[in-house]
Amino acid sequence: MATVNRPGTADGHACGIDTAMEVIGGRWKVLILWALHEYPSRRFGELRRLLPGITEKVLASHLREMEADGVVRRVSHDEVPPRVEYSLTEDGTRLNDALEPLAAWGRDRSTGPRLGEEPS
Amino acid sequence: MATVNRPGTADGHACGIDTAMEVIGGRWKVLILWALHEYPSRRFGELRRLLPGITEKVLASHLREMEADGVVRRVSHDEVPPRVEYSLTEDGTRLNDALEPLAAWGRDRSTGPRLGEEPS
DNA sequence: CAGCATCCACCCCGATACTG
DNA sequence: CAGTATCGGGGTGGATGCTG
Repeated sequence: MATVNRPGTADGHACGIDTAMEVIGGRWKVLILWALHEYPSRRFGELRRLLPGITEKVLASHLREMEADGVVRRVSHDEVPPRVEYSLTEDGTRLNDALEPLAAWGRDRSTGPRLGEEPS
Repeated sequence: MATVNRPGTADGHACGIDTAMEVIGGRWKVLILWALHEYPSRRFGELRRLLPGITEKVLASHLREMEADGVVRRVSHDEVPPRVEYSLTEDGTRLNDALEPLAAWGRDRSTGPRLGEEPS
């Protein structure tokens, strides 16, 4: 958050990429996005289970940041035991969609070998 | 590099996003990509000038990693004084293209305010 | 159940100086 | 010009334990 010293290109147009990179710049954020897209409205514990290896601290802090960034919505039903549901906002959904070509690129490179890329 | 312990979703489909994230996961990599796209075939010093704030060490290491990842091509003409030219590979160009929707998302959020995102 | 508090290790990045 | 060598700081994320 807090728009720290972002790098920029010489001609000043930072092209919006870095804005996006800040929002998804976290070890697990794209996975959280993805999880919330495929399994909408997830509870904390469910997300934790969906993302093997993540710790509660990190999951919590990432969720808070993503909420602050307006890509995740947090709904707390106050009951006992407590229940909180997380889902994507419209903006978060759009972000996730914008991630798809990147995912496709990644899939490509995993499955298909490089196509005549290596030089002599 | 070297495919360290990547996180994954519970159902195992890591959706390729993380593959891409590893390649662009560096403070300046997307900017390098962008610079090489707009100003193809750049020399080391030119790139440094194009990216105000980057240090030689970081530029060099990022360039080496991106070359190893097959997104940047390095051509060394051996003359004196030395001359080296960097450009995008096909894969790098595709990666850059795949980044465009993300850039658009970022631009959107900068210009337009949030559109009815905030809940009650 | 849904977190927070604390401590810490690691790694990335930046600054500076030097080399072929 | 095009890098490499070395050192150091900062921030992220991981482990563990506790709370409403």
